[in-house]
Amino acid sequence: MATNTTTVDDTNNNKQSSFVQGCQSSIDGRIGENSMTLDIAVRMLMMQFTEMKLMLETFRNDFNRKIDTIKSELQGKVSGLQSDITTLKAEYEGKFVNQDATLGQINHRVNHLHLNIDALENQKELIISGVPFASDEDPDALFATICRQLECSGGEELLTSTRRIHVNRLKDGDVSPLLVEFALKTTRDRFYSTYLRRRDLKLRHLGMPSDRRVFINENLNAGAREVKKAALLLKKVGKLTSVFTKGGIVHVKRRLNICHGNSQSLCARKNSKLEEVRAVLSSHIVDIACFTESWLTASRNNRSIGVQGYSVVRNDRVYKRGGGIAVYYRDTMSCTKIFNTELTTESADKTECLALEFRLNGFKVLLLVVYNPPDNNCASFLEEKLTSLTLHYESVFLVGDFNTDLLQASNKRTLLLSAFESFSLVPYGCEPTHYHDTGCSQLDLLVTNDRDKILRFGQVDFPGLSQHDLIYASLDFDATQTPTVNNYRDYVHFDADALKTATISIPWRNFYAISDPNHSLEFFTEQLKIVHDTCFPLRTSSRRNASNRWFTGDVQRAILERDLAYKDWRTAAPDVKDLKRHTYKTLRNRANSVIERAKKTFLGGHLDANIPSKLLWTRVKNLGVGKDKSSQPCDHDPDEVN
DNA sequence: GTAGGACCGATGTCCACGAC
DNA sequence: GTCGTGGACATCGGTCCTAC
Repeated sequence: MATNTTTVDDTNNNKQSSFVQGCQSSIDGRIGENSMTLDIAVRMLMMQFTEMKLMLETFRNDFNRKIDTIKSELQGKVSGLQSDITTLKAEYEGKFVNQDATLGQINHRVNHLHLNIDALENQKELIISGVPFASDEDPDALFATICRQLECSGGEELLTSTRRIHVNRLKDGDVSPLLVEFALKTTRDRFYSTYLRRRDLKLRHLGMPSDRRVFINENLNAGAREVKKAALLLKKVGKLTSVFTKGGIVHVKRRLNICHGNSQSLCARKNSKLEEVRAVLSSHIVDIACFTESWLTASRNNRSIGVQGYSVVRNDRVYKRGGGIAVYYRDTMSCTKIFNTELTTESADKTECLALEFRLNGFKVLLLVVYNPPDNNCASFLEEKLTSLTLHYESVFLVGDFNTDLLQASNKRTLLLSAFESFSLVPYGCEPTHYHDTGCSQLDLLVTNDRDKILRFGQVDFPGLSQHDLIYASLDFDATQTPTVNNYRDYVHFDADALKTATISIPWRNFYAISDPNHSLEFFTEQLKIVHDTCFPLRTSSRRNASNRWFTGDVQRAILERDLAYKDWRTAAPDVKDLKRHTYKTLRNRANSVIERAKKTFLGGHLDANIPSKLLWTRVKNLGVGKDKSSQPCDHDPDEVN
């Protein structure tokens, strides 16, 4: 098929053929006209070819130059496009995250409203469980009997109906719940609170030959039922102390969990140790985590050692390296620092102590975190401090590394136990807490004067932290926490036009028409409040845990292998102890290098120089680098602002 | 005495900046 | 645009220090 397309080669060939044809005709003409010799003709031809060669080379160079120019232009355009794509990707990544968050909030509100509506529908009902079905039963009479047993006013006044929920498939003896519908919510509440006060309703009270209990509960909606079911499972495994419902909402109570570990430098291995601590705190229910030998210095601010959801209070050693105490506690808890040892050159190598007051269930509880350096006797220090501090507290707890082996008789041990005894303090546990290649010792202690409050005590190895075991205890204090919700108004992203329109829409004519200045002020503030609420609505943000994206599967596997090897070493028979220790150390070093590599890989991508600078700096700030905004003092006088 | 971690100095690399 | 310079920073190896 004929085409109009002319390629570079075609053009080249055409030029060459016309040029050769021209030369040929010229030579033929000259031979014919002037009878020139063959020699001259050949020489002329050579000259013509040389010229042609030069022209071809020039042409080739031009051609290559053009190709290079086009190539570099294309490369520039491709780089520009790549950069645009990266920017767009980063921009939309942020937008999608925002949209997801907004959508999540809306879903949450819708679900919440849905549950509230359900709860409203059920608020006049109660469920009676544990009563066997009888084909000839009269549910209303049954309820009247229950009312009499609970010494409530006549059932007839209270309810509108009583019925079995699953009546169709029931046969005699089946235990099926009864649904009681009351006329008024207040009457239901009165009946229910009477039941809760007694809680001793049995089948025998209803004229049945059994001592099995009869339970009365609120009629929950499907969502609340699921929540209650899950909560009861947690109660069964000991993670919750009680589960109850009030107004259709499931409430739970949980014990307070506290732990202590000797960290031997909390930020060692370029913060990898701290990351392991963070991972443990986020995956376990720990309310107060105490660490001795934190080795922290003033160069580390609280933000760089922070853990999501926790506040930290610390007592760094300043006169030399080592030592130090750091306590992480849930930021929903109320904590006051009562005392801390001044770690100066004068107090070098003396006992370090941090005393904190927690308000738990209305009680003031004293927690003393102690680090006693080796070769120091802390008994006299503790006696002095406990004398001045314990008077104001009913419950006192001491945790820490006392560097006094309770498993080995010594003068130091006798003095320490004597000091404890004089304050009715009892140390918990009898297992070694520190393992080394030549043996083990019980150095880390939990001591209290309120034994009844300790529901559970134990210890667990934590090779990622140190060769000290982590000791922990569940205390009989309610540590139930409400989810942290932050309310805020967005004064940065707002619709300026809407603000202008809303301000203009204020009926200023009415304002000027008011003669009383007090009424004018009231009108003015009221209108401003409306504009404020409309243009800067109150938003809610739930805090989310920042995911630790370098904590990959490989890292977790390496840590798991290390931990298993550590357990192996600890429980190994004497003849293979050295071998097991060597294996553990190899796996420990491997875990460290895997962590380091994973961090490098993650941070390499996370802080790529090609990402937009705004996103880059946000990520840098999220890593805890830079000034802590919250700690910056406000120079403005509040009166002046008002 | 040993293990583990901090500290310190030497060295190399990268990058911003200015001169040409 | 290229080159030189200086500062900041990372890395490495040795040493010191602390805890046990």
